[in-house]
Amino acid sequence: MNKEITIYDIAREAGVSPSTVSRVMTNRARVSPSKRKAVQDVIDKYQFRPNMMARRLSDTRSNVLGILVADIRNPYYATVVVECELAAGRRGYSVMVCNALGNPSLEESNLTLLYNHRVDAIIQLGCRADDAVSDPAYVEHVNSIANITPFISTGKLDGVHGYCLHIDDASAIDAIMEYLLSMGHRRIAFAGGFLSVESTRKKVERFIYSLGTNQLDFDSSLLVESEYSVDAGRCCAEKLLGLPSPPSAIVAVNDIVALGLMDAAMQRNIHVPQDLSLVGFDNTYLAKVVTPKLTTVDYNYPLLGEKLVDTALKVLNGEAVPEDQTITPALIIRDSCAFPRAK
Amino acid sequence: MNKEITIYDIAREAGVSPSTVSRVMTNRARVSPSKRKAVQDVIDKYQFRPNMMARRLSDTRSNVLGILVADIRNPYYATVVVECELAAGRRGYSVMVCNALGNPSLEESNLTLLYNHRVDAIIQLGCRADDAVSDPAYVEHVNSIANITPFISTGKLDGVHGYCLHIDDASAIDAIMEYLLSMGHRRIAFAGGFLSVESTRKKVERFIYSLGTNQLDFDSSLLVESEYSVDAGRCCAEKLLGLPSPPSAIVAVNDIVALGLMDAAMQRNIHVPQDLSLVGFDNTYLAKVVTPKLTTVDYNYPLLGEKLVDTALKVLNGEAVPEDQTITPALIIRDSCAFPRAK
DNA sequence: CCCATTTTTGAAACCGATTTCAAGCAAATT
DNA sequence: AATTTGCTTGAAATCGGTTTCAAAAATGGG
Repeated sequence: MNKEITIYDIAREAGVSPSTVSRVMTNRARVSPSKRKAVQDVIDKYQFRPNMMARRLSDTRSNVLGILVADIRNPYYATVVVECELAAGRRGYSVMVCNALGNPSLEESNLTLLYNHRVDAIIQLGCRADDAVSDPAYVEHVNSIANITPFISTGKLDGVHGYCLHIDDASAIDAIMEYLLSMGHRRIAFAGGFLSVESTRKKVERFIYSLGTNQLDFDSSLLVESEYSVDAGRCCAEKLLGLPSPPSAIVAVNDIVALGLMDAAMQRNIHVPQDLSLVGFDNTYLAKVVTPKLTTVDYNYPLLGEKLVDTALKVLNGEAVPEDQTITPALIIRDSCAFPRAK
Repeated sequence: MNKEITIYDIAREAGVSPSTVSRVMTNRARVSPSKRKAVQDVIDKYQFRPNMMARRLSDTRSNVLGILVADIRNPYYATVVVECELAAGRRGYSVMVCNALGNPSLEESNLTLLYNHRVDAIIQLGCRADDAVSDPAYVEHVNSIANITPFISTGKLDGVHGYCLHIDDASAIDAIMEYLLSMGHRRIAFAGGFLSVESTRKKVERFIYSLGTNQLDFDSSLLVESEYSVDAGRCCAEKLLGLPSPPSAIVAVNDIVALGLMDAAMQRNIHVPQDLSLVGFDNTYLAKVVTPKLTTVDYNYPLLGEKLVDTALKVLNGEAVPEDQTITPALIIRDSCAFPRAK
């Protein structure tokens, strides 16, 4: 492999100093037209590309945003990541993505990796999907980075000193409950997710609260925790549909779990929506792919990506940003809910 | 924001030289136990994390692999990326992911970004999803990077000097055709994808060839190009199912397109598999989520990720690797194919 | 106990950029 | 023509690590 071409090589060949080459590259200072052209010609000739590692040492910025995401295979996160990437691109920023994959140690090491690469800011999407929240060592680790690098997450971690874009799932739950209740559902279940995950806990809390405000009994057997996968959705279905008195409607923690529920219901010859109403979260493209099309909650992803990146860069530039912001989701009504069958 | 802690700060506080701190960090040279402990204590105390940019300047390795992927929202790519990430992790490598998003200029700039960050190798997954292949400037751009940095892709670009992990879709097509023909299908369509994309072209070429070896007519109206999305699948269905003599089976370029086909068929009250048999590619989790479950082609993703990373690192280390390797896929038979309805 | 050998250590150079500072030079002012 | 002003330019310092090299310290053998 060839030796790397450096700014010194360019300088020598163009008959100028490295400083001048740097000035041409960064365009941050005036250079006489004649030298500028001479330098540019040599740059073009060798397709010279400056070493970012070297640049970053003297420059204070890397123009790279780090994203630590729970699992990129989840279309929800994939969408958010892509929207962040687009939003970053519009501002001349690039993006470096790492996965946590539900593995706390991988999450920590990838967070460190992003920091070690001195990304300008870190966006964290739905990580520590287990009880790590209660681990002070974890919180300390995150803080040691969040204190130095702008840190934005969806969902607030107790004790972590960072910015947060809250998603107002409570209002989404309200809309769902109003919708289901107006159809006449009275036994409604909530399926999937772990209560240790903040976003899930918020949904469940509001769900229970809503039961109360609507004078419905709270039956803890209608609340099942699980992973965030299709198979986990199937497991939830096993538990819920096997109940002596099964629910007539299930709110799933996300579209993926809802798909598992739907599939398992089919297997048992329970028809959606005639026998069972189903609601998901995230409005992934999956929702439109299954039959019946899934009623779900949409988050306005372009806005979400825009806000995450915008906040990250504002914090970086020392502009004032509220520590907590909120995104309001919308219920998208499709075909997976119906009036419950008369008893 | 606090000033960065450096190796010099650690050295001063531990009462040693920066060299010694470096030796403790990298573990590449001997250090007496007493000094090692003194240094480690200070490192722990401050949670010191070395600046990778600085390290990379003197070290020749970054321990980071770059992945340029067509679209991370496609679960096929998401899976491959994650498998690469796992394989890389096992070897002490991290991964930096960028999206091309079907945008040639974004693809080029992200390729440059990865190079500028001096990743140790670049893995390219299904990019230049348009006619960029015929663009000499593009080829030259890729080559200028592939000549310096180990470059591995799935699918070979004409003129690009890099390593390639071929996916033997021809054998998959053979298996599919044998399967469909054995059921009695005679009008078989191929839907989705662009012929300018090498992997798609390979599939289509073998598809046509197989028609020939089996003495079937080649009807060009049974070949429709499209994007790689669910909606594109729906469009394909419009064209194919609206034909005077529609096909009894459709091979889709991937699962996503197959899902679109399935959905559109449902809309038209055409039942899969009774009225229409469907085969996908990629064996994404989507295949098991829809009803009927999709018959599709699996690639052994863990092996795929392993081979990509393994090849990348071998090239990097100057070990001999064949320029071209092959992965053999397997047909996964599920419920989306059946004997065609008698005329 | 002394000399040869091995191990540990720190000073200084280096990686490839940017940036400060002062010198050099041209144009403008008197 | 002499002096001031304003640009352009290059030398050198810097960023935060690693590595070479030689000195210093520790170890071992006779």
